[in-house]
Amino acid sequence: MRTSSVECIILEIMGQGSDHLTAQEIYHNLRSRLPGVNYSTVYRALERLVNSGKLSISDIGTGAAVYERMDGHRHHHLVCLHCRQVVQVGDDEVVNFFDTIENQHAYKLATNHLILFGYCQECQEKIGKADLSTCS
Amino acid sequence: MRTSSVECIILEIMGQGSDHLTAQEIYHNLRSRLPGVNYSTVYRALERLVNSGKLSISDIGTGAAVYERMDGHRHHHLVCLHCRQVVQVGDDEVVNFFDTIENQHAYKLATNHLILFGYCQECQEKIGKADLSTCS
DNA sequence: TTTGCAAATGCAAATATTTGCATTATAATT
DNA sequence: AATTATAATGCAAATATTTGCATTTGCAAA
Repeated sequence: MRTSSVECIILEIMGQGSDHLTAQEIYHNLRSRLPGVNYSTVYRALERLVNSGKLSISDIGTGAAVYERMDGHRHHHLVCLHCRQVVQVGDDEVVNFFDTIENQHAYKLATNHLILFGYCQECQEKIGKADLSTCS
Repeated sequence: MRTSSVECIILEIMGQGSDHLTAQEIYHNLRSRLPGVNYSTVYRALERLVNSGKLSISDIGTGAAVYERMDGHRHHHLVCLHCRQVVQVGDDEVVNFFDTIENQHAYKLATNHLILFGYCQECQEKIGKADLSTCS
């Protein structure tokens, strides 16, 4: 691994977390500073950043994957399949579960950004429980 | 919703669970029975089957998403980022966590097939803990 | 400073997935 | 049985993502 200019600028662009950006958004932003940069270079830099834990990647059901800066405070999300609203879940609600899985399976988990799909309270009431379908 | 021949045949193809098939594998299998069927028809039928809980869809990091038949016994997976081995996790190890999240956030979860990435015991020893990176 | 390896990049093509729109067909209603 | 509304399908194009291969470049060793 070597210092990659693309990686560095991506991290600057993504700031200190909280924003979900698509590869395309990152690409366009990047090109204003590094005009000639190639799409596959961006995807590969993103992959390295995800693998080293500096970014998370998630499919929140919007067609394109979204990336987010990891700032040390792991967090997770609930995504409503009906209204598409995204809610944050603190790591404290997840850490015990992860610990149990790690112990039970002698695994070291790397997932740092869990996405759970479901229905928020409002939408449950709106559509009636009969219609609530399950999903991956 | 109406009985779709494509959906029915897909369910037959996928049997009673346990196999992870890509859209492409399903598509090729399907074409031997329904020669003219279109790729986007397959994707849309798969989407409906996932939404109605008959299939699960997961990205286990192999480039293409994989689908699996849901047979009533929810289960989940651990995927080793190093050797790519996939381990099954019973729903009993997950159900408490899901319940807590549902209560805490007044949510009705629909996710029925959780994928957690990490490192299996063998690979942890093989590569040494220093190199273990985190990932989405 | 030069040399050489491996990582990063660019480019083009392959692959994967989604979407808009026109057409077809199923099932309920008349 | 004919009519109708709407779900399912086909088709083509747009979009998203990955990959192979050639080239460039940063970093470390000589």
